[in-house]
Amino acid sequence: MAEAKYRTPKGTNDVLPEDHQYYTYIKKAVRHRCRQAGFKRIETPTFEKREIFERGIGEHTDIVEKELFLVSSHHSEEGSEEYALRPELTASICRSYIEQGMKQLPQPVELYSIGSCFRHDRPQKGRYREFHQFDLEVIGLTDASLDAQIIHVANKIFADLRIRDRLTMQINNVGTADNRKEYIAALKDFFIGKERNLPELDRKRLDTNPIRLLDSKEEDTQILLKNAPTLDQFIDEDSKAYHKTVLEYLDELGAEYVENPSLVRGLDYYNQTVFEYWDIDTGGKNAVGGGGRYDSLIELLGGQPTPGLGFAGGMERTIWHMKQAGVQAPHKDQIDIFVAQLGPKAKKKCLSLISELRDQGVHTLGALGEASLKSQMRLADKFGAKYTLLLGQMEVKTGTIILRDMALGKQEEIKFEDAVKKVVKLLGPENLDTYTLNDHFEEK
RNA sequence: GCGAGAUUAGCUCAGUUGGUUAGAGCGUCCGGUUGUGGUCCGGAAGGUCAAGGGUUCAAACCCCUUAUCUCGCCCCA
Repeated sequence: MAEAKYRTPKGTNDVLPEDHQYYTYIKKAVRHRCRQAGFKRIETPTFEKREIFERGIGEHTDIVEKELFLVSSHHSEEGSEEYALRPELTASICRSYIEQGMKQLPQPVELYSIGSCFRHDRPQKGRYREFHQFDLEVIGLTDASLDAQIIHVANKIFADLRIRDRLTMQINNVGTADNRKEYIAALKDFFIGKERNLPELDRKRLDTNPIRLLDSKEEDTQILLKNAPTLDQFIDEDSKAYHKTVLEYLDELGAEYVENPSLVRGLDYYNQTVFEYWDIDTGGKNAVGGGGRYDSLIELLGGQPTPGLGFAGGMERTIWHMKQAGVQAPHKDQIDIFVAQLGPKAKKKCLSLISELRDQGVHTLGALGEASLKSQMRLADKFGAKYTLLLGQMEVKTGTIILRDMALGKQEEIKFEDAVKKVVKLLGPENLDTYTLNDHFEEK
């Protein structure tokens, strides 16, 4: 600590090898389920014109009002801070849909993306200034079956990661923008003359984001709300029918959900279906994922009116749940062979031996320093090598090498030329880490 | 952005009512007679006690400021 002059910026973390395995595993699960469902991967810039977020997400949302990471391009004297680091992925993908003319593609366009997002918030557990999301978008078509399907894919991903049973999927329909406008007006009317009974925080909310009062934790507010108009009363028949159909489709798919009439989301662009994945114990705090329909977003960003639907999951929060559930992320970082060496001639021969082993797909590590054999063996043990190949001056002379089984503690002397073949056979070809053309093209 | 609590070795933590050279376990490195790991034994390295200022003869310990982390609030991934 004292040595460390620099640290990670506030709210950011180094992802060390151990944790990185979780990220890789989650990405794998996401890719797998997305490909099955016909989604294609997209990557957009990490920053965009700030208006894209301001208009898309909503100027009076917390995300925009106080959490946007503005990028100041101080090299140009004017127009600095015209960009912002993305606080989520949806707005960027919609921008891309418009810019790249994806309306020419068969609709709906189904895309997924994995990447880091940024929010200038006070850090806490599961809340960081740089965090990672996996994100699915279905753009260009409205149909209740699409809503059900994207939820189903999200369910599958969480199930694959073995945390689905730690979560509940809360679902609601928030109607159309007009529905909500009317409702907000009615809600404000209702509270006229009652402001004095509201806690200060909620009095503010009445101005800025009245719909948020619904899930206020203040007891006084909740008592007042008992007689207040509910969103439900303002949702039009079409939306209600749509919601009913979504639920029917979810039932058909065997997807579990919890109907939550007070679920609203913090981003302005949502309409109709909204859903969130909550911790089964702690509820709405630190949602692991969420999404919904955004039929006006593309138009807001300057495109033709085009419906859309999305889901985003938080990687760090997913990892937290995996750890809580005791889920291990499998990895392929194990060391198969450790090569120990004594003497300059042996060392030289080891270089090509190591290289050859690696080319054959054997995870090989060598101690090429001048350490004692004891130290080298200790290293082999610490790295968990299955076998150690030992080449000393005597073996160089006789053209042999010692092969030691670390678990059994037994060793034998074999011909140097046979070493690679022998090791490959012992490990079994199915355990070798070789490239095939398919793997080569696989995204990382 | 608001409120509260923390910060001592790479990690997890001791450190008495302020009193000489700051402690443990784990980890790391090196050894325990010729070239062999895990266990065991021995040794070493590693700290301006988060940073800066103040009080005091004397500060890891008391006070102030800042930074970071954690927990609430707000909000969300």
